Amino acid sequence: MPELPEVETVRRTLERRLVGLAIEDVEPIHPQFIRYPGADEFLARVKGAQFTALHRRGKYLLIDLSTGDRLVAHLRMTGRLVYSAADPPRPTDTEGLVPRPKHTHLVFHLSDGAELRYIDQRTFGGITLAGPLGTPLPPGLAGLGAIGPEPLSPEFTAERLRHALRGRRAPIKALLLDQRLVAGLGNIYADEALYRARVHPEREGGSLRPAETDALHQAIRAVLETAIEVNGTTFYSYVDGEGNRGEMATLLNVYAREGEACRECGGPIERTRLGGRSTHFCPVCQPKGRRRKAGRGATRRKAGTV
DNA sequence: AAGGGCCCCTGAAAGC
DNA sequence: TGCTTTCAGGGGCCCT
Repeated sequence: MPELPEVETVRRTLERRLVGLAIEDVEPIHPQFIRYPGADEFLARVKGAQFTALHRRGKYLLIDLSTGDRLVAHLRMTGRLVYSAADPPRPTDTEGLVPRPKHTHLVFHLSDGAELRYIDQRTFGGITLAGPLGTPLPPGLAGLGAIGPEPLSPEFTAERLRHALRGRRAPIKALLLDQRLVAGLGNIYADEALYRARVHPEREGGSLRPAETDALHQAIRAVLETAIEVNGTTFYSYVDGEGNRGEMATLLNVYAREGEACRECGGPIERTRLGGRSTHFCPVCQPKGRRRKAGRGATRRKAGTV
């Protein structure tokens, strides 16, 4: 489940391998992973092109080619893009075939003799060929066109987040997964950010007070920065562009820690289902209602703060 | 417009 | 023990 930190790690690792190399040929083992255009046109347009730069937008990886075209990859759940030496053929193989990981769908043969492989077990991801920046996006990339601010850029401010949440009645967890609101968060880092901000995932987005929105804004950035530093989270299949795992899994506070002790209060982490996604949180550190002392005489809320 | 549910898919794990 | 069912989830799409 590559989210922003994982895609950023793939971008960095592939950037140092690919820039300057050319695509000599493409082996469309399962051509349907070329999402657009058809395999023939795709091959014709990318053959001979050089990689010039790699960018990331949310969870999209954008690879600039010397022709002006761009390869747009989305890894979805289990996609991998891995630069790999072309292993020598095994004795039992038919001539020309090389051993490759299961679920290898596309192979780019590179000018240095290595391969760029697109591997995807659950097959949700794929690669699209897009024209230069400013030209219309090909079908299937509508999400890229409508994507929200990069959370680690100056454009993503607490003020902007507060504005985006205003009046929204959906649970904050569901809103964080909406890529139009902020780009790059998936199930893991949405849960982690909410925990860090001490906000219950079921809270209505519009009910967050300014201090909570500020905390959430900070938490989103901090969680993503930490995850990038350790090359992302590997649970099952994620690896970077050089085949290496990320080290964030052991640093997670709530995700995949149902029943384990909260690192803050020691109570058990709970899991619920929200917006079709499993959601992990600490009911003590992320109280759903306002934190109030028991008793009748509790401080009255100032008018206008609701 | 906003919100919620479904769907695509494979393999591991849980259930019977 | 072995078969069947459930679950994992990104994001497009559709319905209300």
